[in-house]
This record gives sequence, C-alpha cells and structure tokens, in this order.
Amino acid sequence: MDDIKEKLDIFHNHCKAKGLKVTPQRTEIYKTLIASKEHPSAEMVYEKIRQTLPNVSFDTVNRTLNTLNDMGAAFIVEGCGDVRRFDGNMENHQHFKCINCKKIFDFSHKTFDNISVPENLLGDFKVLRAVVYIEGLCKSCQEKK
Amino acid sequence: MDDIKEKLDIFHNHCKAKGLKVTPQRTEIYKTLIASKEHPSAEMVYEKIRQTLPNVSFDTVNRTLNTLNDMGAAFIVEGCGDVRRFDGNMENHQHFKCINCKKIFDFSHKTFDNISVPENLLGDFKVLRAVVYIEGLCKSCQEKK
DNA sequence: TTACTATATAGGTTTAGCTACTATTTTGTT
DNA sequence: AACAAAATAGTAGCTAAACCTATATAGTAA
Repeated sequence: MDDIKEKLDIFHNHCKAKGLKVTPQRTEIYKTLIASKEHPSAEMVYEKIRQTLPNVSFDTVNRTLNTLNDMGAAFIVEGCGDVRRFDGNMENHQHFKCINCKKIFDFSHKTFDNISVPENLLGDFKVLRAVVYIEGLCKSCQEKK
Repeated sequence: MDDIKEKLDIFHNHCKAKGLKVTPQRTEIYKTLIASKEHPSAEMVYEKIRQTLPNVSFDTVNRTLNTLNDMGAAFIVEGCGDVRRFDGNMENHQHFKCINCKKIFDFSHKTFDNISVPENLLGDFKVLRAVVYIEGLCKSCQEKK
C-alpha cells in the first residue's frame, strides 16, 4: 500500500505550504483518520491513537482534527446534533447517516457529486461546501423494530 | 392569520394520534418555533418563550423540541458542529449556513426539492430526510473581511 | 363533576463535548 | 549547535444538553 505513503507525502507538503509543522502526533492522527472508514469522532481517534502513542492528550487529538479541517486535509461530517465526526476522504462522496445507530455510510451518486448551486445564491454567498445529506434507518436498525 | 390556528389544530391532532398530551407549554413552544424564521436553538426558544410563560424551564423547552423532532412536527437542521438548530417548517426547502455568523438562510431550488435517492440505497435504507446543505459566507460576513 | 392514571413539568444535578490556558518540549531553520 | 516559532501535555473551565425526582396537569372513565 504505497497509497498511504503517497498521501502522507502530500499531507506533509500541504503542512509546509501552510506553515504548519510536521509532528509525529499530527502525522499519526492524519494516518489514523484516513485509515478509518467509520468517520470517527475525536474520542474514537483518541482511543485508537493511544495504541501507538500512549502519551498523547485528548486535547491534541481534538485540536489537530480541527486543524486538519481548517487546512482542508479533512472535514467535519454534516449531521444533526450529536458528536462531531471527521472524514479524511476528500474525494467527492455523500453520506447517509442512521439516526438510530449513528453509523455513517458513504455512497456516491453522479448527480450529487457536482451540485450546481443556484445562481441567485452565488451572487450573495460565497459557497465553501455543498453536500447532499440523507438520514434515516439502516438495514439492521429497521429489522430491530 | 388563520394559518397559524390551522397549524395548531393539525399539531394537536398529531399529538393525540401519537398519544402525547396537549399542554400549554408544548403548544406555546410549537407556536414559537413555527413563528420564528431564524431556525432557533433551544436557548433562543427558551428566551422567547419566557416572555409568555415566565416559569417554563429550559429542560422543558429542550425536551419538547426533541419531542417535536421525534414526532415529525419539526426537525433539527443539519450542519457541521455547533449548537442544534430547529426548524418548524416541514415544507421542502434547503438551507444555507454562514460559518461565520451562524445564520441559516432558507432557499428553494426545484431540482433539490425532490432529490431522487439512489436506488441501491432504497433497498437497504429507509430514507427519512434528504436535503442539500450548503455552507459558506453570507454577504455581510464577506464584506467584514 | 369528580376521581383516577398516565404523562408532563420545574428545578436542580450531572454528564459530555469541546475549548482555553500555561509551562514545557519539539520542529525546522539559521 | 543554537535559536525562534509553533506544537504538545495536562489541567482547568465552559456550554449544551441529558438525567432525576417530586409535584402538577391532561385526558379518561365513572
């Protein structure tokens, strides 16, 4: 998997370009995030990262995740209330969230991948992000009821 | 404005159908929410409602707003982090949120109002809500910078 | 109307998620 | 090797939101 190595290289250059230092913690947090498919919360990343860096503080994890979001290396998944969930996959994709088990599922849909923002909005607003958000019940949660 | 009276009637029937009691607090909170155009947080509803019901508790407001969400008389506005914002307008519409001032603007767009959910999702998920969420900077926040 | 039962409320307590602060350490660069 | 800018650990603080329990109320049935 040189894919990860490549992503880390890009990430390191990205950091330098933004004047951010490349620290082991930052690298490890980023690596954990892109390796995860579950759109983890800060708490979930913290638990995982302690296996490799036992002395890292929760604050560092949370702050770093926000930094990744600010620099555009990751983003906060849109949702309704609940804990912040992060996503390191910057490729165009959509999310379905189960309101019962809170799992987030990725999916891709051509027409959603490039949403054309209404022109009357473009005049007044600077659009930074446009996504389709779908929520409901996943298969196993439907069966439970 | 018999529109409000009509909505209240529907709401009361809706409550009874779900086995929920029609209390003055519940009615007033619902009325406040549908009268508001600003997608208020629980705190904002609480402040407003104290003008008519000075003895209401914050917990009641917050719990009731969640009840409204659960029964389908309102919903929590999707977003990234921040405080929960509620919306009593159940008609199809989309949201634009300014990440600076946190204001939420409604807009309507034909192609968004009836998003066709991918068929492969329909098989596994029960879709309860599908909306387009746009975030960025509103006009006045752009000018400030 | 009155009495009864299930549900809702007020008020206080508690928790969770997140942010702020400061002394110390580390990175990246001269 | 030394220096300055920036990041980290650890603690402490804050705010939103959920929990708990005694009391009050709505809806129902006699």
